[in-house]
Order: sequence, then C-alpha cells, then structure tokens
Amino acid sequence: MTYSSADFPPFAVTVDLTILTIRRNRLCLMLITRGEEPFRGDLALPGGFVRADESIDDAASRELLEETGLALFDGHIEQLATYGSPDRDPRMRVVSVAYVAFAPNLPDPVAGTDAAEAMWIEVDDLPSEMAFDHREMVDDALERVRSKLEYSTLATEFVEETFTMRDLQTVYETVWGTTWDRANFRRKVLATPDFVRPVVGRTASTGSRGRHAQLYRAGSATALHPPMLRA
Amino acid sequence: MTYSSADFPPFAVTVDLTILTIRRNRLCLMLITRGEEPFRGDLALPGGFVRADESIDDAASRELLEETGLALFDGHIEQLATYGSPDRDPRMRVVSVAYVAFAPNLPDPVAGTDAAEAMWIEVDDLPSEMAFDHREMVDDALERVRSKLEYSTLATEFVEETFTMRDLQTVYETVWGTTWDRANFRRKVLATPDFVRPVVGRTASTGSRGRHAQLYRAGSATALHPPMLRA
DNA sequence: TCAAAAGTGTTGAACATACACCCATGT
DNA sequence: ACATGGGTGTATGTTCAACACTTTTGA
Repeated sequence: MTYSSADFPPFAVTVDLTILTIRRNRLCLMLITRGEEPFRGDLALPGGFVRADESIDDAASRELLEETGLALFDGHIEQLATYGSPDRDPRMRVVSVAYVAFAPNLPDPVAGTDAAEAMWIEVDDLPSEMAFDHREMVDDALERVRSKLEYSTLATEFVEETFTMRDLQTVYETVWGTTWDRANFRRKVLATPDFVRPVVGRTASTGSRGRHAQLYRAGSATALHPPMLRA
Repeated sequence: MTYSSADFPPFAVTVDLTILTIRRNRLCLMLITRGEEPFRGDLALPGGFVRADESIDDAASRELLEETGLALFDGHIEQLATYGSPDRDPRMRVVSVAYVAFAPNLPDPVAGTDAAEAMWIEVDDLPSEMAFDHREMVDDALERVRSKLEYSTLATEFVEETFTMRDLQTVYETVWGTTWDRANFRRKVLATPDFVRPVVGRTASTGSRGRHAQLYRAGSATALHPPMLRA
C-alpha cells in the first residue's frame, strides 16, 4: 500500500504524560481526577489534544507546563509509546502518544491553575483501575524508567542541579527498591567517565550531623558501560 | 486541558516499517521506491494508512505481510516511535507510528505482489536522502536493534528456528561489526539461564567439513544479565 | 568527646580474556 | 591422514562484594 492523499480515516491525536518525581523517598506520579464522562471520577494521566499546527513533542511539553504549573521545566521528557486500540476511547477513534517525564522536587498542584485537580500518588499505591488504558501506560512508563536507570545516566534527572553521592544512591534505591553498599556505589559511579563532575571547593553545608559530602553535578555522559546492576 | 469530544483537529495515521534481516552476512533493510509525489523516485520505508477499525499494531502486522509477500511472519515486530512534525508530509497532517521487524532469511521481493517495487539494501549502503523523515526512522531503528542485542535475547530472532553457536555469533558480529573469541562467546551465551536450549541428539549435518555443531533453539529468557558487551 | 555521615583500604571470590589443546567429521 | 571447524581447559588479569577502617563535622 502506498500513500494516497484522499480517503483516509480521520483520527484524534492526544498526548498523555507520566510525570515522575521522588518525594519523601518515594517514587510518585502525577494523576488527575476526571471531571467528565467517560470515566468520570476515575484517576487518569494528564494530557490533551495535539493542536493542528504543533509537533507531538511540542504538545507534550506544552501540556507538561500546563499541568505542573511551572513556567519552565528543567527535567527530562521523552516519548514512551503510542496506544491506538480502536475502542480505547468510547467516543471516537483516538490515538494517544504517551510521554514520560522526570524531575526532582516538583511542587504540589496549586489551586486555581489547570493543575488544580492534580495530585501526587505513590507508585506503590496506584489504583488498579484507571481511565482509558492509562494503567497500561503507567506500567510501561515504570518499566522504562527502571530499565533506563541501569543503562543510562538518567538518575541525575531525579536530583537537584548539585547533589551528593548519597542523593544519587537514594534515587536508585527508591526506584528499584534495593539497597547498595555505599562504598561500592561510589566507586561504580566514579568508574563511568563523566557520569558526575565534582563541584570544586564546595561541600554540602546543610544541618547534617556528620562530615560534609562532596557535591557533584551531572556530567555529559549518557550511557553507562558497564551498567548499574539491579542487585 | 481535558478531553472534549468536539473540535479536535483531524489527523491521518500511518505505520512505517523498518524490516531488518541478515543476508550474506550483511544487515539489510527493506526499502521501496516511491512511485508518486511527493518524493517520487526516492527510497522510502514500506507502510500505509491505519484503517478505521484496526489497532495500530494490527495495521503494522498487516502491512508487514503485504510487503514481504509472506502468508505468515515468524519473526519479531515491535513499536519503535511515533513521528509527527506538522510538515513531515507536505499534503496533510500525518502522524506515523514506526515499527521495527526482524527475521532470518526473508525472501527476495516477488514481482506481481505489493512487494514488487521493494528491495533489500545493506544498511552500510543507505542513501542519505530518503522520503519524508524515513532516514531518521531508520537511524532510530538501527540504534534500537543494536542496543537490544546487548540487553535482550533478540539475536535469536535473526537466526532460523534451530541454529548453531556460530550462527548466533555471526548475528552479533554482523550487527555490531565486531569479532568475538569463539570459546568466550559460547560461555557467555550459556551463562545466561535459558538463553538457548540444546536440541538433543541432533547436530548440523550440512556439507560442512569439520565436526558437526550442536544445534540450539531459542529459550524462554528475554533479558540478559549480565549483558553482552559491545567490545 | 561522642555520634553520625563521608570517604578509603583490603581481601577473597567471581568473571573476563587470550590462547592452547583435544574432538569429530568429510575429503 | 589431515584439514577443518566444534568444543574444552586453563593461566592471568580485572572487576566485584563485603566489610573494616579513617576522616570530618555538629552537638
């Protein structure tokens, strides 16, 4: 079959966002409560229609800002997968492109914005039933993020601009539910060239009781060879 | 923004296929020559419109059979990514969901079928210009397949149902352009539980001159821990 | 001075690499 | 018999996991 400029079935195209952050040492996910049918009252991923003149990536970025209420998002966003069963939306034929986004310390949803009905839910406390096929999207997103921790430097997207080795270790332990030997974790991170860069002359000076930790910034490396092990 | 059942912009949705196989120890890709505008005469990925009543995955499988001319495809197909720049098709707004498929020994395109204008191109011999954004899709597909070899048992999809260790090694060497020590490759494969299963009592009896190799089938393992190294 | 947290050292086990050697088969 | 390719053994170097130890800081 080849392209033809006539006689194609029309689809609506939406984006849906799985926005992940770590709050109080727990992996959390932004969900909204649907205010209208279908699935009124169910939890759903934030999202919306792709406009006629914007790219899908642009639509995802736009929705991300609208939903978080941020003026600028300094985390990471990437496309996850596209979902297009004929009956996934009972009203019409909708194809949805799902995205995953990560950032540290995202704020609580603020009343009076588009994010008013949004909330943070711990991923260990998700409802089994969600609107549309959003539960499937969430499972795929969690699989993606857990997998990417192993082979990429994604973990640095979950911490602030400067961070300690302990902060980074906590990301792995939170997302994977594992524990690591402190010394071996440090050596593994430092063994990857330019995974992290020490911030010269600065140490964490918060009210911590012990020795102040060296601060690091994310380096330019993206792939991990060898990968972090999932214990 | 929330869903609304009115006033959404209409999109055409297509699937595009990156079909990979190994022929004469070279990684090859199926391309077609476009017979109409736009991009008439350029090389393009096979693909077509998603129908009104089929899922996107079903559309990809349907196109795969049509393009290869096979009655049944026993390889592997998976979704790659979705491409939706507003101007990627000059005629209208088209969102395309790209898929990657792998199989051993796919036949030459046969005249008289939909695949008549299709051909196999070695990936080292690709044109820099392709129709639409198909060159970008191909680059993403190659990155995906090379990466998946490391962390998954995907390599078994490129060989016949039964295969020798040497066959499997050739897949890695062809896709990655590396060489391996025979003995160490074998030990690495066998170290992953149920990566491959020996076929009892059977050995390759083709006209090979040396000792007959043990035959294996793909096992049920999907992930590789530890991963194959990319040298 | 003590507790807490960061950072370093060390040791035995596991693994990877390179290569030598033996085995089975067709000519 | 011997060339050819499959399969196994092994010595050496490297990395990994566990945990003991030292350093720095706040109270």
